[in-house]
Amino acid sequence: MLSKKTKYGIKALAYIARKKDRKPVQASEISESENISQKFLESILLELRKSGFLGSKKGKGGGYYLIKEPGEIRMTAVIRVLEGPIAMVPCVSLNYYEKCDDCPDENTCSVHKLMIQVRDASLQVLGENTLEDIASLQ
Amino acid sequence: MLSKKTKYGIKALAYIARKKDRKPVQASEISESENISQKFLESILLELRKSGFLGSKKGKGGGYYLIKEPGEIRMTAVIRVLEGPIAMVPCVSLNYYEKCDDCPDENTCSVHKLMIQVRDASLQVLGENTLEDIASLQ
DNA sequence: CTATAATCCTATCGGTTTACTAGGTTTTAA
DNA sequence: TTAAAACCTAGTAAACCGATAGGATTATAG
Repeated sequence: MLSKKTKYGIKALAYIARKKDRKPVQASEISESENISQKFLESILLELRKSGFLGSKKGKGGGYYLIKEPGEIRMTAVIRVLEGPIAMVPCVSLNYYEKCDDCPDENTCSVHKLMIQVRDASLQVLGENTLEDIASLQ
Repeated sequence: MLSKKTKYGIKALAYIARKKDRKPVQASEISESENISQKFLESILLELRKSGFLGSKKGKGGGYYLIKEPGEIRMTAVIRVLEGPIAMVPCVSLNYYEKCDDCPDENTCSVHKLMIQVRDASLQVLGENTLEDIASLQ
């Protein structure tokens, strides 16, 4: 299950991407438009800034803006930052690998084999979709 | 993330499927062989029985056995019973659909569009893999 | 210079879920 | 009759989630 944090984060990025001009967008505006608790959204936007997706401007007229072009932001990157691993099991994760303590041999593990396939299928989809793709309406 | 429950459940089913004869397999045997807490495993096997994957025999010499052929058990079915929805968001779930309360229109939702693609990719993999496929070693 | 609007930061909190554990009851084969 | 197995109910510690609270900091406008 995707956490609300990730869901809201993606929606916020898409909202910002949809604006033609590169003027900073305020958290309050996104919050209202997308029906997201403002305080919660603030913390998410902050995280997206710290991880290099957004820039910010403080004070009156400030807000958040994209640092890269929407077409250059792959959804794999967004989800890894907000949600964590894309794999359903740590032992098949490329970026967050962890060995299972119960499993003596990954090569003969039935779950492992299956989850590698699921991971690759998800990576394919999330890797070929950019923020530009999902931000465009309909 | 896949819960331990689902992971253990799949491992147990694969273990039982690997046995040629159809004699009941005891929870204790699976528990030892797969390094799973016995009591926890018992509750999982019970659930698999109640949902129609396993039969059981009580008393001495009892245990659990497959009701269908391993080749007829799709991994979609197993995961839906143990884990719940395959979709990452309820609003794109086929079997556990729920509307998002924040989202006025699914057709223009960026997350929705993306998650449908992820769901379909996962369904494809999990639907074409049966218990027979994943139980066979290497 | 001051008021205001915005980001930024830290802490907390109630609720839910997870992964077990405990302690039995019931059934069956030997 | 004994032991081995499934079956059942309850509880529980820890983690995680989705916020909320309350401000500190910074920048702009007048």
